[in-house]
Amino acid sequence: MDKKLPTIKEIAKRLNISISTVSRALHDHHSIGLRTKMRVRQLAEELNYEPNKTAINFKQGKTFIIGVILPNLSESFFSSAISGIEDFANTQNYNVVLGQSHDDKEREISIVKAMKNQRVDGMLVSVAKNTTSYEHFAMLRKYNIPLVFFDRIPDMANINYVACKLENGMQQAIQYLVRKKHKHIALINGPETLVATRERLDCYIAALKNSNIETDEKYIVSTDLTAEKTHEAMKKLIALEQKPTAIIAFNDYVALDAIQLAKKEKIKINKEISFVSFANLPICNYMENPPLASVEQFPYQQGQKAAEMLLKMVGTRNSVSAQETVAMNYTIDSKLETH
Amino acid sequence: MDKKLPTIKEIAKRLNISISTVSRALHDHHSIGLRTKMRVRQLAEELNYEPNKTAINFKQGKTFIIGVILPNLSESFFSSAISGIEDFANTQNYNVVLGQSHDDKEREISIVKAMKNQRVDGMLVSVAKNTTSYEHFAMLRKYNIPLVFFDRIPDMANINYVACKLENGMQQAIQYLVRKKHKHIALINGPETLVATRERLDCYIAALKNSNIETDEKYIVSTDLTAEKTHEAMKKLIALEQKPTAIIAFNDYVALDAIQLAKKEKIKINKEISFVSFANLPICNYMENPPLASVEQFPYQQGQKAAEMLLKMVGTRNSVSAQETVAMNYTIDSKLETH
DNA sequence: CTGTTAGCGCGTTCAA
DNA sequence: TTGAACGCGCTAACAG
Repeated sequence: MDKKLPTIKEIAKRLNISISTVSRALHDHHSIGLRTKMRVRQLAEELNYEPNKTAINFKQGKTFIIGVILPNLSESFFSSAISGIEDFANTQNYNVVLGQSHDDKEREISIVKAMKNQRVDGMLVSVAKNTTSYEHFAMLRKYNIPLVFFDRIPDMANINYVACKLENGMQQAIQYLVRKKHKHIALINGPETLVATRERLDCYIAALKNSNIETDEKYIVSTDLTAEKTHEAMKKLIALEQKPTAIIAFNDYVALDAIQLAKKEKIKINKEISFVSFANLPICNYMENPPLASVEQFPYQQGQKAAEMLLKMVGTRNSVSAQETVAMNYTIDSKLETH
Repeated sequence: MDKKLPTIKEIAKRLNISISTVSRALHDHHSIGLRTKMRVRQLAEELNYEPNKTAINFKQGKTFIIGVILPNLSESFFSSAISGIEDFANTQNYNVVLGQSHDDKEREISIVKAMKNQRVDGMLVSVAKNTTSYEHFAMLRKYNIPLVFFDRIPDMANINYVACKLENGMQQAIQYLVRKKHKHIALINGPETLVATRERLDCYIAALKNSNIETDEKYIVSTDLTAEKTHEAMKKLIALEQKPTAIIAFNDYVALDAIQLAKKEKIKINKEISFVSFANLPICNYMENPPLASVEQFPYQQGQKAAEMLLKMVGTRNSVSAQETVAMNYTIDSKLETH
């Protein structure tokens, strides 16, 4: 049975000095004599003293925990993102607790509430794909809990977010395809609730225009990201009299599902129809017929940046400036990477 | 600017009763009059009172945080495992903080120390593949921090762990192959530092014996799990005059790397050489030539069970019984699943 | 049934 | 340069 962990009180008693002296010595306070400072530090070392985190949290009214809510850890995009978040948070002595919404709005709401009650110092969110109202996030303002969105950004005014701008990547993708003589380039887009969906559409249209290709409505289909709906979308495309010769998919999973269906229909992948997508899954290396190229969105960096932004807000949480700050955002440029 | 969050003190003042009465009312203490209880609860509701977690943590000397250390979130096995851990932990109002060792022993050590200083209430660990000494774990006993290992179990005495027994799965795998008339079944095993490696070897030998096949040393090769070494191991196998007709790989990643090399060597996958592996990656669905079958190891369940075991220990941390408890372990049976 | 009190470990006044 | 004392929010032991 081991004794309790040492406290500053313990150290004070042994050294016959006051508790506050010990506290100050450990904090390198300027008004402490070198001699006492050394004595304190040495004893602390010997006893393996470690400040009691819970006491400090309590005293400071902070938990040093940030909550991260994202759809699904099993998507490698998000597991990279959370690595970035944690790596940055740890450098600032913050911990991260995770909540997976599994793309379910109700779950997302209850996670937000639970985290609020946990008194997390801030939250980082990538919204569920079917979340369309945002009161649960708006509520956090009342509690003065800083909030930064990343990647999956809701359509709310006045929010802080980090995202990856698709413009570059999409331009590069279209140019890449055009260089390969493709003229009929389709888009399998995501659910309308996501900002990412509108962004893809806008960039797609802009990029086509840029290459002097006319946009054709029938080459634009969409999926809710389930394999089923993706298959349906794909069927629409291959039913066209003039099939597309290239397809840009909302992300790699959509691309894989689309490819799966195409194969079933005996279409030669990247011969009859070429694929380009977003995200760059590592598994593509192992595939027979991966998309030709993918637009990299730098999840790790997004995570890092989002954590940085959030912790900056946490730091100034109670100052006036925090209240007056306008919404911040940071965007990273995407980039096409061929396989 | 919003006011401070309400406290029980605030409620007490407004109701002109004592703080402890409020506390008890909120905790449904039996000795509180129904009337006061109702009044308290209603006001608490109105004020949106939420107990201050940091104060409770402090008071109880607990953080309600468990630390989870695992090699890599990007392996789907571990992301499933952590989902299981979190789901269980959350039901008990515990939070989870994550540390990725990236299979690096030094990182693992520093994470353990950081978590110890964070005063986590317990730790769940899946050890890094090159960790061969275990002082950093042994140390936790001194601090009375409960520890449960899962999946990647170190070779230490007297530990608590959850693992998946491979016996069944391996038997099923060999039988499956034997039914398909395979006689030359090779094993690409993992690094010797892992208990899992020895277990696979033992089960492999036992299962072969069971099917009246003689073990042949030259069919047993190993890799450190990098693609490179796996390729080397694979080369050894296909250089044999009597090539194996079936290969059991340490896990799916090893299988994929082995398959990759085999393809490069123009070997027809699952024709000339059939593959069976462990883990059951979801991506196998998208592959042209996935392993024929995989031994499922139930990561989610392992995670859940490990969390359950840990929290049981946390609960009895300071009681005598906890000190006397012998090492616990729990094993789940693996199961072969064909693709 | 309810109130009073003490104290968890620490940082931070205010005094000396 | 140091110490004494207080309080953060909550629980629990003790006292009515």
